[in-house]
Amino acid sequence: MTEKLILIDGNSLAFRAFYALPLLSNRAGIHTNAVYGFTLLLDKIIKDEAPTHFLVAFDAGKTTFRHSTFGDYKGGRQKTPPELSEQFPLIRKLVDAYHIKHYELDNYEADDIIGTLAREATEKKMKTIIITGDRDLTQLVNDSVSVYYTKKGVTDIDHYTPEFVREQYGFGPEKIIDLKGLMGDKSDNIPGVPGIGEKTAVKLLLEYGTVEEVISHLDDIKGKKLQENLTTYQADALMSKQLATIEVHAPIEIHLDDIKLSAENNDKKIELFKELEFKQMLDHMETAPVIEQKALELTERFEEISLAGPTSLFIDCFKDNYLVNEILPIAVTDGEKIFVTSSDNLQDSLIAYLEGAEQKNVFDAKKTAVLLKRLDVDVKNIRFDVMLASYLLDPSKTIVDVAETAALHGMVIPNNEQIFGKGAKMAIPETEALFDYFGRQAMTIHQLTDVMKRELENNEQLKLHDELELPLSLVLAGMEYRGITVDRQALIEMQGELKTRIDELMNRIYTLAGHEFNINSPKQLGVILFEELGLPAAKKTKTGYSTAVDVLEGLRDKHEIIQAILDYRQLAKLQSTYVEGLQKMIAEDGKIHTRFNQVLAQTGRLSSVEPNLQNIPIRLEEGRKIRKAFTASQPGWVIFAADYSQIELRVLAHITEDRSMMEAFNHGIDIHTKTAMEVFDVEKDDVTADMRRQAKAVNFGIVYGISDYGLSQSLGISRPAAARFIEDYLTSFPNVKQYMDDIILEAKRDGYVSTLLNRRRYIPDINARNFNARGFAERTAMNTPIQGSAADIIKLAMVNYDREVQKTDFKANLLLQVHDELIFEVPEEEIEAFSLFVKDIMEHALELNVPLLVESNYGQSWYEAK
DNA sequence: CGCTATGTGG
DNA sequence: AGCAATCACATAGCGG
Repeated sequence: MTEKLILIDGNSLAFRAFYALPLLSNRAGIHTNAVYGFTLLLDKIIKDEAPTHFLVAFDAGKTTFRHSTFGDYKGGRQKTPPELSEQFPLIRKLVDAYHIKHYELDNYEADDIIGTLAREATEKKMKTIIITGDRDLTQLVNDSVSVYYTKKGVTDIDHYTPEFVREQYGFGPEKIIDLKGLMGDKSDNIPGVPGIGEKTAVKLLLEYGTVEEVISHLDDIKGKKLQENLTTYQADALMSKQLATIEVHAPIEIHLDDIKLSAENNDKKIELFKELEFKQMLDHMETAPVIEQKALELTERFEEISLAGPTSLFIDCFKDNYLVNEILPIAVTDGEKIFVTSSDNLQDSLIAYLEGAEQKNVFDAKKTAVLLKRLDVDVKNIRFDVMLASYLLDPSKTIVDVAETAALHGMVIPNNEQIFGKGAKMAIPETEALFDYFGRQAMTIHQLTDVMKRELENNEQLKLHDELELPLSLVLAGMEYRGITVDRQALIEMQGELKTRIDELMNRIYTLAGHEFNINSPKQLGVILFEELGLPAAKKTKTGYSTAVDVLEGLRDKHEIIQAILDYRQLAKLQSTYVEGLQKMIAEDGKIHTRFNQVLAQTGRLSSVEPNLQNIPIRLEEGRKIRKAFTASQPGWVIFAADYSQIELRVLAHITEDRSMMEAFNHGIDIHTKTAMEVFDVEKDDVTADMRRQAKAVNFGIVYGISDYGLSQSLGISRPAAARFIEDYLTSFPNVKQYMDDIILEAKRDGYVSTLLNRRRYIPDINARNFNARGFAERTAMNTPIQGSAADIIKLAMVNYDREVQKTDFKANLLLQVHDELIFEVPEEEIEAFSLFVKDIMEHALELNVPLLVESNYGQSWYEAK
């Protein structure tokens, strides 16, 4: 392994961390923000750089050898605030807890310790990274030493390499001391030469090379004042250079061999984090114990696998789409031995196991169930899904593969990309490597299961896994596998009609523009509109003019071409994304099989891919017609859609117990009208259509967590006006205001917010100094319990539906979920009973303080089910 | 292949 | 002062 040394300037980074974070303190009243920032930094460095050697250097005391050269060295510095001073012992304790050495030396600064060790490392050609907040250390940069400077905050970092320095100044790092000699350094009270700043100093050094050379060419210097100053202050320049020079032969008593990092336990860290009340750090630590990897013991005889206890199962396919792609082997383990077999011609004993009562752990139950269905196996008794567990523990951890999830627990195993390659070069490896890989996957799942189950238990999320997400994944597997019938002929007809209209619009646009161009290129369109036609450009994007809808709408009256472009855009979108796009997705069975991603959306919602069937047009009639192509799979059956009415706002009413909001739902009053009544303080009959429209937009904002800016955009009003709206809203619904305040405090206290069924979302930015980041975090904290609880409820309804429908004679099939609605296909003769059945299940999935209301419709196609 | 701009839904 | 502004997915354009 290549060795890598990290040297940290402890004092400088403590200052940085202190000023970068708000003043936090623990219950004992000790301030902790600098310690916290330091922790974030250490974690980041260890994760990003994987060092083998590590030292944190501190300044020893007030005076150093530099003070004997210049008594006023570092004079005029502000006193360290006591809130920071009290944190230094804790920072040393923190460094100890990470099992990292720290060091200080009387009469020397941290810089000199760092310089000396960097020199030792350079001599051994050891790669070295110095991390600091002060620019002083740039002089130490060379081919094996880089200096990282923290920019804003603690973990935003600039990398200084020799090339980088040369790019900045035109000369290498060795001349930084000359630079300081001439220009001085305000923060260290190094005088330099009066009248010389960075610009002049760089110019002089580019010409003469060093301070000494500049002094020996005083007569050649152009500029009278400059020459005069250099002559008068030449001694100061030389002294300043000396002061700025870092000592690389300090008499340190700690050397490279003493600062090796070794794998140690986390006990001291946990203890300290408890004392400091770093809850989020603790969460991450305690939920992420390191797991030792088990050896691979592959067997060719399934009989050797013990089926008495829990087993783990891994099956996968080549590439993402498990509904169609080639199925790869299956691996089963009991935690000791591993059996791997090709998935064609499964032996009877294996099938019996898969369909039997044996308890199985998996990574991605949905994919597992679908792949096995394709092999004609009806898998039973999956009891744990490591992938779902990972998502529930922390939805922000992107789920890639088993390896990535295992890495969260310190296990390093080959990942998908290493085995299969990526992009066009993807390939299935030869059998032995493939079997080994599958064996490792199964064993890793087995090892992760115990740990992650305990983590879920600690979070009180085991029920959420066992009774909601895991059963749901099997319901979704059924939906994906079944698919929804799509009438290709209907799409072809639309395609022809659209083509004619698009061609007409295209020609009209060319005529109005005076020549042909690519209307689909925002770049070309921008040139036409804002240069050739001279229309006023309202908004810019990073790359040029914005031609987005809201911009074009503002120009509608300015030129005929605008309406034509808007119409063209609308139809072109329908044509390419839906009419043509959907046709490409129709499988041989005449159906579209979307896949639902159950572990992506941070709120707990599902998403849908290849194709996305959760964004089929509905708002505009033109687009809505696409839905005519979605039909039932057999004659005499219909499409039946059941949707929750205002589920998010009902959840909000439930959580806040706001009187007037609950009253609206309890008495069936239209919620937007009710909102308008409260916000505008008018009687029901005095609510105008426009007042209701505005109230609706505010409710929309509440549900989706948009900002005042977002609301101002959707209402076409000014931002202050939008902010006032939100304020009025919160005054009208005091409990909502109370909830919003409370949930932000909760996020600050716990580091996360929760839904009704204990789904979690961590809100790391809730204490951010950056206004935007914090604002966004706050809206996330407010919005996630609302949207997430709504997601919980419909998921619960799906699981309950699936369980209950099996006890009935209904032949209906659940086809799709679109966030607040479920789409079924149902034999016409059972519609009436089925409708009541579904309504009952959905409305009583969870009992709230307000009733849940489900509305439903049915018809020949999804279009008619409105 | 990856980024940008755009637009669809809830 | 200026930044950025709900999220997930898909398409087309465009440059490397």
